[in-house]
Amino acid sequence: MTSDPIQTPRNSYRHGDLRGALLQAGLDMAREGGPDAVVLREATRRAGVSPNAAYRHFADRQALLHAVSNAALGMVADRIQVEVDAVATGPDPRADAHAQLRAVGEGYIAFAREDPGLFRAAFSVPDNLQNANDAAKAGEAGLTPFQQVGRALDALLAAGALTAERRQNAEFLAWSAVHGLGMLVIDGPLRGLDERMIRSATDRLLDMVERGI
Amino acid sequence: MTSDPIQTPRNSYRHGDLRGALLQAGLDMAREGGPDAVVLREATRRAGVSPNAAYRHFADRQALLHAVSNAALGMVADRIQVEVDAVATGPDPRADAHAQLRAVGEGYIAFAREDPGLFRAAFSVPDNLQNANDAAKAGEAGLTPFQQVGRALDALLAAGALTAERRQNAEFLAWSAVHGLGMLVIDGPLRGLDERMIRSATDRLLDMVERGI
DNA sequence: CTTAGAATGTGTACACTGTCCACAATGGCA
DNA sequence: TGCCATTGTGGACAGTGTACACATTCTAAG
Repeated sequence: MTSDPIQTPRNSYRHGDLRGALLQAGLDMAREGGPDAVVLREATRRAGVSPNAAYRHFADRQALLHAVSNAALGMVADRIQVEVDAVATGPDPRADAHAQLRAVGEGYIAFAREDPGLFRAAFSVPDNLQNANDAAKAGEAGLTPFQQVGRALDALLAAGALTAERRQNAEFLAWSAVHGLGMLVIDGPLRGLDERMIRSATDRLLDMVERGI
Repeated sequence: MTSDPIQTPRNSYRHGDLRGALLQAGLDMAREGGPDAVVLREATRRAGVSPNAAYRHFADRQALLHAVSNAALGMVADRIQVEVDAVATGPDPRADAHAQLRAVGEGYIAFAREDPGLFRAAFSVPDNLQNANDAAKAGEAGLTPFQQVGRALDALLAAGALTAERRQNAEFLAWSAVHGLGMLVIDGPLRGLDERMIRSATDRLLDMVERGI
């Protein structure tokens, strides 16, 4: 397969939105091959532009990868939001809060399974707590995945399902569990397990989080 | 720093143990730069041999990386074993079993923190359940990390601290939690947290596993 | 002990990558 | 209108993985 989307040859010297085009190309490449597959030159090729043009918008390959990572995290947030929004709220705020936290986990794992390449790309760039709430990593709702977990935990606290002490830094625990499962499912020992096994593992993992947080 | 270990220029045409030398070089590179830093040509350079010589021992770069990954997993196993062996056994087999499981987690996290590059390399190669017990991934005690978790869980079962039903596939849960924490600590949002924070997160995570498994 | 052939290492070559530098086209603003 | 900051181009270089043909050495069969 050649690298040729329908891409009109561009009639003006300027591209118009090269940065966006490169990012999109990067996302496409990451989707099919993970972080290692995002290649600067190939991105410029897909954008119909010379290799060096990329350097007007990204300091280097790593910077492009970083942008891809951020965008992918935004997609994770969107996928999570789908699950969260689908939660039917009932009369019991406690149950609602639990369901919300589970939904976050479900969305996270769903994204990892549906788009393993993007998932790996999302976490291929070293990060830290300061940047975890960077708006560039947010989904359409304006929240980063990390913040979504936080919201769900806040809801648990508000519903009285969690003491203030346990609430403290609980995102680390929930996040670790779900992130670990995601990694193991896409290219760890759990890879290739059938749907049923993975569903079961996910359910039990979320049980563990609920019970153990 | 140039790439020049004391490496005698080798007087015979044959190397003697080129495969081993390449693997060692790969491990060295992985240690300082993670999986992406393991470069075929550089490995041959360090072994004092021409680039193509590597192909007599590894099908391609990926094969070398795979070998590095396996060896690194063996080191994880060794690090875990140190913690497990350090557990003082008491009169209560139940408490002992719990302590053993915690030790596995502690060792895992310790390795990730002490050797993040090797840790990342260890999990950079797609794997699956069939291979999780491959002897090539085992440490000196002959167990792979995955098997070590299994042993600890078996001990919990034997001590009556876990029902047979809960024991089933419990490695997935424990592994996910610990693996996730490891990843987040070395280059996720938890990166750069101070010693105390990480200790606390580890302790609470292991609490969660004990309680929630 | 010789010698054929299997193992192992070398040399040359190619396509591809990231990135640097000097130059060209363009668009907006004084 | 004309200047100049922005954005894209062209050419170049070092470094990478890997293929192919060739050289050296070890080993085992006669």
